[in-house]
Amino acid sequence: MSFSPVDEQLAVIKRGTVEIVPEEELIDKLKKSKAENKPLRIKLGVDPTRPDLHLGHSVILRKLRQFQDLGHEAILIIGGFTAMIGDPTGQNKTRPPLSTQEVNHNAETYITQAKKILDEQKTTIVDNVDWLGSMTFMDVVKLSSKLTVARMIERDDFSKRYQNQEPISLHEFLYPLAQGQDSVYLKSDVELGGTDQKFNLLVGRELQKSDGQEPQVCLLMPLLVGTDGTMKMSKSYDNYIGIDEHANEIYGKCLSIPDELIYPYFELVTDVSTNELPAVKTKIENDPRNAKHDLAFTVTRMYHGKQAAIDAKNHFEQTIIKKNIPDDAPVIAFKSGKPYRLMEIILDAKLSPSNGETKRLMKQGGVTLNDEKVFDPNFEITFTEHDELHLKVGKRKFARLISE
RNA sequence: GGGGGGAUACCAAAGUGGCCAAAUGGGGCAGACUGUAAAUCUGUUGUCGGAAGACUUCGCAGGUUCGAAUCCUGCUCCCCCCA
Repeated sequence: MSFSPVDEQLAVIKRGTVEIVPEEELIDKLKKSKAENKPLRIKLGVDPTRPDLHLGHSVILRKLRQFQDLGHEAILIIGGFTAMIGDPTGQNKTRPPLSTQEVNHNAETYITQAKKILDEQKTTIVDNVDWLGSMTFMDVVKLSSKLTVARMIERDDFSKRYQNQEPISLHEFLYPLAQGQDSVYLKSDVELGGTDQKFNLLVGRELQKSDGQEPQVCLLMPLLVGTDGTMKMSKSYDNYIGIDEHANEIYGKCLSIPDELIYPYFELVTDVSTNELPAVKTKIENDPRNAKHDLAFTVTRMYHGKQAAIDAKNHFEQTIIKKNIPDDAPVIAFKSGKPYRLMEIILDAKLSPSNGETKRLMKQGGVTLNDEKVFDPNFEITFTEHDELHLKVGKRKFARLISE
């Protein structure tokens, strides 16, 4: 395999990247790699704590994929061991440690999903239980002598928690050491991480240096802002777009992001080529509505294929813009000639979690039957034969009521 | 080991015997509007009930009282200070 010129590689690598520490070392490594025709070892460590991958995770996985496409070696570490410690980064709480079974199960689902982004053939997957798990207490003591307490508590997440009188468990200090040890073991050339991972990645450099290795370059990617437009994408903030979600959901959720996020999303989570990005930028300025639809289409296509993306687009236009009932709305059958209470129908069909909620929705005009708003909680329907009524509850819940 | 502080709904945070299903903010949801599930504005936000009302909820378990998120006892968990 022959590598692309260094400056071309660098352009791809720098797409969306926040910081490369230090950039000169990366250039040197790339030059050497090309000269010796030897791929760089790119490390990405993930903790299988939450098995559902979303676009936030995809940012870094895509970066790893880009390295693969450039001919480098991708090493995906499933942090079986570190998951049991729990990364304290950005946390305001100690993470609950996971059991081995949970970790194994999560790891499996994680890998399945990650393969949607990575080049499966070229990915080396390892589990750090294999080397961290066999370390002795003495090994750990020696390792921990390499970092000072002052160094640890100056970290934002720890100092904040400390100031807010929230607990910090001692084992959380060990996390960066464990992660750094991974780099030593794997002799990584580059480690990928989110900006919040800077500290952890730098520890890797230090440990490699003290082991006599050439230290890794740290490549930091931005944290993807979630659909709410303020916080980083995370399942716990419920502002995420999962890569396993239904095409309609992905499409719709992409449209719900604030306009400022359209470009960052294109840059960070789509496969739109780097030299097309300037054109995308222009389109966003001139026609944000359609640019956002392009984004939604592209992301949906990436995970579900072109046809599903076309369908999702149609679905969106039908249901949200034209407010029509979608074709795939659930169909519920009733007997004709007998009265049914609408509120019960809604509850049975799980279109609303409780009658209280249904009443609230009705009061606010959120329940419509054949485009007529229903305000009366006692509303009853008596079907005639071969009747079909279109029920809409809230913005996005539909049912087709038919009678026999 | 000693001393002090704290635990309230999805989250943050008021409330210190009845007016508390519990202020306020965030989030969520809905309506209007629109270029979209953007933005903005408005409304809404325990369960059951058509309603009146009933029931469950303020860390856990008991108790006092006509009546407790609020008082008492025990327990669990957390934080700080001193050693």
